Amino acid sequence: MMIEPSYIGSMSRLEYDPIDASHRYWLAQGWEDSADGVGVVISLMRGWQILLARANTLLRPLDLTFARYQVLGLLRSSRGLTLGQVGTSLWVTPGTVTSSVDRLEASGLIRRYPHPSDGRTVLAEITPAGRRLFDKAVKTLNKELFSTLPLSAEESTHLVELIAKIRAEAGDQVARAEP
Amino acid sequence: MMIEPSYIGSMSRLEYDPIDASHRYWLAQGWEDSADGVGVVISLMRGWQILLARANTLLRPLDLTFARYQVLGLLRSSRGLTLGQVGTSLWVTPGTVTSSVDRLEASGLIRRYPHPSDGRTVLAEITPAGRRLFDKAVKTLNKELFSTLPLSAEESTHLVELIAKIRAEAGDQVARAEP
DNA sequence: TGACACTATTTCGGTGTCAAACTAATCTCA
DNA sequence: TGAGATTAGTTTGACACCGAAATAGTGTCA
Repeated sequence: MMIEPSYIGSMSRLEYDPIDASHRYWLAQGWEDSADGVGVVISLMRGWQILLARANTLLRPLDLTFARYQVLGLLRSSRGLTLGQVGTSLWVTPGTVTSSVDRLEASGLIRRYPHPSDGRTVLAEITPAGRRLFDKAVKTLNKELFSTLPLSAEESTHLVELIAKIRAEAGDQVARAEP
Repeated sequence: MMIEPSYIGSMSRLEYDPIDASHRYWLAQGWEDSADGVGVVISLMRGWQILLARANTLLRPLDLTFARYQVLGLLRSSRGLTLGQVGTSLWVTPGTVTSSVDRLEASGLIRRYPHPSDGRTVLAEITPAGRRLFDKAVKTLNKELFSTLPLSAEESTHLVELIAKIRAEAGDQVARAEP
């Protein structure tokens, strides 16, 4: 299951670790208070980049992206949501929701319908085709991505908790770690 | 130093934790092998989104983005790099480098110059204006972002190491944890 | 030495994302 | 009850990014 990592392409493979290099550079500059933070920020960026690239590679044959897969999944497990709820749940702005929903609707995977009592609000629900595609997509991602991360259960939990501290400080509602 | 988190805007604040909700949903579906992975992937996405938004908010007054700040920083601490080296060091594709370099060059912060012996290669170096701006930018980010993460030194190291496992499996060159 | 493979960069088309401006509907309360 | 505030969604403009194709220079080896 070797998937070609984020970007290699024509470029020569990197022979050093940019994250470690930044950390050392920060220390060398006398920025001790910030060196750890730099490492965290770049690590998070790179980790996410790797996982996103892998997800998108796996979803491409299904004509999906991770962003649209997420919208589809949200609607798959609910009976109609407002576009505002979609944006809130996925942490994206209203404009982003509009364009994702536009594309999914154009593909026939979801449909918009008006809110029965509030003329401002637009609801979206998944179509049968969308349900079928999502089920195929989630099966692929489960098999090829989510279940293959090189982290133990304890490590995964720990990683989620560390990031939860950052999220909490930023104002996210964060669930207490499960027992 | 409360910075408005990633996106709240007009939408009501979320009263549940989407990461925890996904994890529970995966378990409820009987996808135990993938539930932890889902949590890790979404956590990484959200953590990065929060930090990127904060960096970009801090850099906006300087007319910089985090992406361009990174290119500038790379050139700040070197005497000329090929565009290929820039892309490799920042894990982005050649086309992305071209457009970042275009913008930075248009702002007078860096300049391109030809490779002395290889006609295919383009080099880039920072200008005095670029050096001044980067120094201002890094001072801001150090003070307002990198040194303010809610993680202890041990937690930061641990987070970096956990993500390093993901990176290593993806083929990244990863430095051994410092002693 | 010349065809062919390889390498570095640019160009192009498509997505996802945000911020800000805009439109339309609903709510509030004086 | 009606003006002004608020809320939901859309539109627009800008950016970062990828993947694939195109361009141009370099290397290789039969």
